[in-house]
Amino acid sequence: MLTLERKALILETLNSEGRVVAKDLSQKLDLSEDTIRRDLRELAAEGLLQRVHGGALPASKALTDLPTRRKTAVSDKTAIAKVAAAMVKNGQIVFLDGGTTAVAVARALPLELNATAVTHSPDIAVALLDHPGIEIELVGGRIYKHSNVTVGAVAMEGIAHIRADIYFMGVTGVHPEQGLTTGSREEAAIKRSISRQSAETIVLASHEKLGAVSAYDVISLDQVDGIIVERNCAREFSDAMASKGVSLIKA
Amino acid sequence: MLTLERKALILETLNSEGRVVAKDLSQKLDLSEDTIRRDLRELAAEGLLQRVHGGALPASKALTDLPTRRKTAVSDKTAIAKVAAAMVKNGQIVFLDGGTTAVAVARALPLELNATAVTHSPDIAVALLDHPGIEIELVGGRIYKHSNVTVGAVAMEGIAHIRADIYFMGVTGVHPEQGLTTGSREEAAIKRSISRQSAETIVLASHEKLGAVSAYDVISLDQVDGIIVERNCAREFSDAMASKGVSLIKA
DNA sequence: TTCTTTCGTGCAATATCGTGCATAATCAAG
DNA sequence: CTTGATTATGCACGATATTGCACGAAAGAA
Repeated sequence: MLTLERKALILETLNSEGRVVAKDLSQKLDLSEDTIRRDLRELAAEGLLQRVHGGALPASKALTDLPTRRKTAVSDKTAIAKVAAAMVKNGQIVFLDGGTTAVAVARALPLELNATAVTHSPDIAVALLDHPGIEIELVGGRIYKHSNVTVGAVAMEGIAHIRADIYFMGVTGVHPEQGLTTGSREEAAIKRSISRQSAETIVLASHEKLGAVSAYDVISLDQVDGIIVERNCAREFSDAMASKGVSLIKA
Repeated sequence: MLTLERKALILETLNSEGRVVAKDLSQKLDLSEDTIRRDLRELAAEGLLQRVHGGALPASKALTDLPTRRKTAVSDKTAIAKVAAAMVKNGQIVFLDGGTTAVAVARALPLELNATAVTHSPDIAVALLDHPGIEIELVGGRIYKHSNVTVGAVAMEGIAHIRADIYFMGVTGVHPEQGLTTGSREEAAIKRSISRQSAETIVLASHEKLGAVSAYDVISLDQVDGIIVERNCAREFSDAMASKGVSLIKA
């Protein structure tokens, strides 16, 4: 990767996300943090951004309000996203669900990765657009507006013709007794279908999902191959899941 | 291989990929890196590209001005978009293809309208998300990243099962003699297919498209039912089209 | 406070660059 | 066809740029 290209990417990220973190950039670009820091220092010297401890902020202060709010919502999930992204290997076909956590996974995929991403979420497709090594396959169908994913017979049929290596599933509730649940019948059906077509099913469960139960069953706990939770996951929940034979992956 | 030919190839690669790397070029062309570097130096001396350590970038400035360009481009198209949006009646099925003009149409649809929008562009789907009365149907397939629309066999099949009342088609070139053209073979095929499935085909042509010709034919002028152009459309172009029996709709 | 993370600088290893020069290819005129 | 001139190409080598690591300083968090 060319230096100027990298700097342009940093500025672009800064524009779209409102801030950049040195460590994240070094992971994503597969470079040492020293190099990233050098870039940030040089960009700051040119007045193109404002250096802060840990990363950088836009040079102008005008736009900082909205992006920050949005960023905090997402940043809680970046730890889970990074662990998930690291599970994807070159050449694999990965299915990404809808939802903010899955978008975070999409953004966390290393730039040097070559893989195929299948998704029924337009948001995911857009998030992956400028990833050079990812081929994007979009599943068509009627858009379920509440979650912004495609559902219905057309989506089911589209999924039926795809086999993925790994599926990152987002759900509304993860409960030791009730299993995995979500808030819409159609989404539940889609998720079941995707899971059947995938060699591995990994659940992404940010803290507010733990112990929660929603209206519609998705699949039972013994059908998933892993659940990624935040590091500070409640001990009580962790033990309850362990007693069900489900081991959690802590981010 | 001739030197000039090689330089042309380098510039072409630079245009399509946004960058060139000296080592990659030397491997691809089976020449020493020295020769490539010489070429790059000479092209840089002519101002045709920007030399950087490791390769070269386009002569035009950084990517930072791209978002702004994109934004202004959209705002210029609102006049066309409003006229198009006003053509949609309650209960109709409308096909919107990719491109900034189509996004503008999506945004311009009256809030009280109830209709179904079919699209192969994730951008359009997202733009329509908070429109209460629009049912969104997304056509799946492989994402063609340059335009951010789905293409390929899957998309073609998805389109084959839908009949729309009206199709708003975006193109790269509208020419009195050459007809409608676009820059990618796959997109051209998709557009043809959509047009066949739609009762009416309306072309959205912002000023920079008028008189332009791109690489791939889409459909001939007598297959379209209307072309929406900006109000200040050149008289000369308007007359040339009229002599072909095509009447323009001025926004 | 103490501890952890991040920063900045110096330094060594590697990659890339530019120049000079020798060889090979191309071409025009005889 | 041959010859000489011009150009293109590859190689060598010193110069410069980039990167990662080490270590002490500084900033934040507990």
